[in-house]
Amino acid sequence: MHLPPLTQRFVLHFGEMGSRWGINRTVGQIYALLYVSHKPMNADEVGEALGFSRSNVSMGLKELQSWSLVRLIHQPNDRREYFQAPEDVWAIFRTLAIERRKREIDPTLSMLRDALMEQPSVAEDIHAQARMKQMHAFIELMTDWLDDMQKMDSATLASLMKLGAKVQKLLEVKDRVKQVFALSSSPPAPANPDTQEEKNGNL
Amino acid sequence: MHLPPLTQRFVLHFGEMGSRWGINRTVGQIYALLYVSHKPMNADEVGEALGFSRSNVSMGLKELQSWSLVRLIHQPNDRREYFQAPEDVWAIFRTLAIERRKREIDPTLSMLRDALMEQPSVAEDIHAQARMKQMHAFIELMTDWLDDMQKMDSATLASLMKLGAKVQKLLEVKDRVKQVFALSSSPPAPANPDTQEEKNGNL
DNA sequence: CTGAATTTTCAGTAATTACTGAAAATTCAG
DNA sequence: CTGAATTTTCAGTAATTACTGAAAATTCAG
Repeated sequence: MHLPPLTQRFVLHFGEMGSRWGINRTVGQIYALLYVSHKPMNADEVGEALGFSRSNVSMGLKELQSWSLVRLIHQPNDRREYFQAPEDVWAIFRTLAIERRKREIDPTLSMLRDALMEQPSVAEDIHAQARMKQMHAFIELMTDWLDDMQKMDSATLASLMKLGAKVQKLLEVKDRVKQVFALSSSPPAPANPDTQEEKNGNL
Repeated sequence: MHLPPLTQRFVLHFGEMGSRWGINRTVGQIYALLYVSHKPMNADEVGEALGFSRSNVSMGLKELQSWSLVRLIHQPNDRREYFQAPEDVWAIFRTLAIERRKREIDPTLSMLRDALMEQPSVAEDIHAQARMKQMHAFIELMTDWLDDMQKMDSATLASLMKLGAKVQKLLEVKDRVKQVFALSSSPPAPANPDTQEEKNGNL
């Protein structure tokens, strides 16, 4: 492996962290290399830079493609396949959220749904089912919310995140406003109907 | 393994998913069993129910304790250690978020911080460092926000999540209100100072 | 303090996962 | 269509991780 010092540190770190993130060393290093690379790389270049066999690189790239974390492109007058990692960190995060959900959450959600439709046959299973119900409700709340967040553009999400815990204040104001309207027998026409379309009973 | 049908399905599923979640089959099954169990269990009961050796159960429980996912308790007149999984799914999620962050995010954040302090020595590293800067900024934004969310109580969080994408509307209203205040030369005294303490320049 | 009950450690082995090199398959310029 | 360039597959092996049983360590009732 002969990489410039900062790149090497980054690559080695991702290799080591790989196991905690559920990918192997090879895949972690390949992704890290492509992430910091200023130009797309082909499999031979990757293998050369990291000291992996050609076949190992091929498998690693295949896995990264299955995660949609690298993109395959072609250079003019070059038959080889080049790979690059998408640049936008927000987009990368979205991709990761979608893929992890598909692999790590959805199967559990569907198992839970199935189990909740059964009729428990013994006392222990009655309690077990109640616990599954709690877990199911929680996961569903989380994933539905994540879906909603995914719909927002990066700038809006960034604003929201920078707002942080202060969003709580906004919630309180909202509830107060709602209460005032509920008390007055004839609420005034809203200035901008856009901000009023929220369905009640949802909070 | 002799478990009631629903419990068995749940336990086997967690065992299989374990590898995707970065834990092994044993640990996944032990946690699942404790999660649905109506009573705390000791190591022998766990091993008996799942067909694992006593030593394997011991290691699995140790790992679950290191994740703070199970709690050790004692029964009166019984020397053996009993284990139970906390009940509140919100609390479980918080625990998981804290632990995963500690293991999977913080080391990367600190590596990035170190790398950003270096002076790149070659052209490639200049670009690599710029990419690391983007990643660092993003991760920091996310973790700071998660910290803020952790401070809120479960009920508030649930409200926020049920609100979903409609929070965007609230943001827009907020910005509009702020603009109005900025335009008027002498803003009226706020009805409730509590909702106005937000520092500007943060959004 | 003693020793039975209980938990943990650890060396050895089983099972799984990662990796390589060679061969097969695919792609595409000519 | 041909064959060189390129990628993928796959059997074999290396490395890692999971698991067991026995022994060591710890705990605590008496």
